[in-house]
Amino acid sequence: MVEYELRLDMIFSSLSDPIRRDILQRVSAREFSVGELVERYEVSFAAISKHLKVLEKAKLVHKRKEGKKQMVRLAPDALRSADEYLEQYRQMWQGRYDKLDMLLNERD
Amino acid sequence: MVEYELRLDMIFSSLSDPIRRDILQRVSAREFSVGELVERYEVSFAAISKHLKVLEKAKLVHKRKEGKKQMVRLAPDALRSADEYLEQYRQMWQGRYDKLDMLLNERD
DNA sequence: GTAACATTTAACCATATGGTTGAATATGAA
DNA sequence: TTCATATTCAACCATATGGTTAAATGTTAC
Repeated sequence: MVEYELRLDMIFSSLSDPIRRDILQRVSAREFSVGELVERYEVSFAAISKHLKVLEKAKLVHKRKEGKKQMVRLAPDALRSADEYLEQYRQMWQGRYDKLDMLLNERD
Repeated sequence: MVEYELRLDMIFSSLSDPIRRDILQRVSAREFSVGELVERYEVSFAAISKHLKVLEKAKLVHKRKEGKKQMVRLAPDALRSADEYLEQYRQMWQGRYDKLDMLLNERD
């Protein structure tokens, strides 16, 4: 359970940075090499390499060697834990709409 | 759009701390005074006060004065933006199951 | 007004984070 | 082997974070 908590720490902390969120979005569409990603931001190669290490540690992305390149893609279970965490709160703001639906349907 | 990004930064960063997640859980059930929350953790009053400021800035909780106490509750739209952010990825891991469903149903 | 309670603010500390540059490593090409 | 390419690692820097204690600020009760 502590491990699950740690995992959530890492996932949410990963998501708190705009560059990392942007990387996730890109690699969710297709594989990118580290260099390809670097081109898209105005920070150094090393900075992106660090961001990728953070994402990897949180298991949000996976890296695969291909020759001298490293290909990055969204990890299979990426973001699922975060979503499951939010699940518990989802009904809190959806509940309101359900009640509204009920009220509207009462007219029938 | 930059503002939305900043908001996400703050929300996810808020969620990356276990104490703050725990506070959210508590105040989602009912209102708590700051002091009541402090009792539940082994850190100082000031530390909890800081955590609450972080949560307030991210608009995840709301504080209301009641005499000399400050009552804390989950903010109305709390966590909704985070959930909407994850929405875009949800189909990526749900899609797989939909496809599996289709395959299974093809036997009919 | 003074005391007691509830909370915040200030000053400080250690560690983490996000960035840099430059050297080191690994792979493929010549 | 040597060169070029792709990436990481190391050292460093500034700022942020999460914690502390102690003083300051409301707010109610006497």
